Amino acid sequence: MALRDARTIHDTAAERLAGLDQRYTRVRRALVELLAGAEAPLALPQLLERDRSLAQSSAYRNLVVLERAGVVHRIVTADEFARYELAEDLTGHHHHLICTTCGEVRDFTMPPGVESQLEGALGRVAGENAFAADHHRLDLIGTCADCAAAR
Amino acid sequence: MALRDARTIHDTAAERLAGLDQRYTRVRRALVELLAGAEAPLALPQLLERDRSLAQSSAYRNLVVLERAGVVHRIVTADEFARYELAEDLTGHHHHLICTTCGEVRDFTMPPGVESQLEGALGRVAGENAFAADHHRLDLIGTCADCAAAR
DNA sequence: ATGAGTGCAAAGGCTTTGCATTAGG
DNA sequence: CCTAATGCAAAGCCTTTGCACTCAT
Repeated sequence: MALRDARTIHDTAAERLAGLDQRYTRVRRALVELLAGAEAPLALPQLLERDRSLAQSSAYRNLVVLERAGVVHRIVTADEFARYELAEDLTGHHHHLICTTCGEVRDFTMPPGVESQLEGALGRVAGENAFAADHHRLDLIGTCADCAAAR
Repeated sequence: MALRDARTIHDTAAERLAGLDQRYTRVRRALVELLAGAEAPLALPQLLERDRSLAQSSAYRNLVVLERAGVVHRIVTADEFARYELAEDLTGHHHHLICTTCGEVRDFTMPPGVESQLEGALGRVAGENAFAADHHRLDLIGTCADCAAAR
């Protein structure tokens, strides 16, 4: 997750929540803590498993709040569960390797040159289509090493 | 959807289904017909609306079959419904503009130079991670012109 | 005290499945 | 004929919501 200083992340989270008149509560802190410590985006069952004190509904509810505050980003794959990670401005821009067999998601980054050329091209595409782009999403879909070995 | 000759698409669909010992039935043909004629990936309600003779369960069931046969591709967005389009080898490689407000999906293509450089970089990333890449997915997430105008 | 936050349980909503009927080869 | 496919209705499953309780300000 390329985590930055933990204090900074919590401070930032608290600030952004405050901007929406939301508190930085125990559950919210726990979620941010888990996501900051994770090596990949986590699905809800994984979150509940890693912190047994979390209630399912509260986790979902607070992930929505954290997403609205721009602290957490929600990833939808073809997998059954949505996955959550810290927002890109907290972790750095990256992309995902998505395994269609086990559903796991892993981060990767592109060489800066390719990335910037990509951004340029996407900017042009957005302009041509009068599309107000918020961000782009680039994923590699396939089979991870573990799943390939397992069959 | 950059559709090719309609006859070719149906023939190809029939062939691929035959390879899995599946028939090319009325419902399956109707689904392929709709997707080939659509200007964008369609969600299930849109399919049912465009062909009132389709039963919901049969549509879902056959989309699964068509996807397994490599005729149809399923797209998952943050939107409530999954969307379906013809497989890329039938329509050509392309990407998606995804509107987070209305959920609509629109196709776009990248300049060949950028696309090929991208492929090269992704190939290298896959190699480094021992990841067997099946395909990549590049989407632009934001607000479409209609939704931007509407607010 | 008083409104936000929490957690349990129940409801929602997209998708899948059971089963009896129909049709294609 | 006989198996695959269809369609209705019901069930599944992830996620959201209702509501009473708790906690922080």
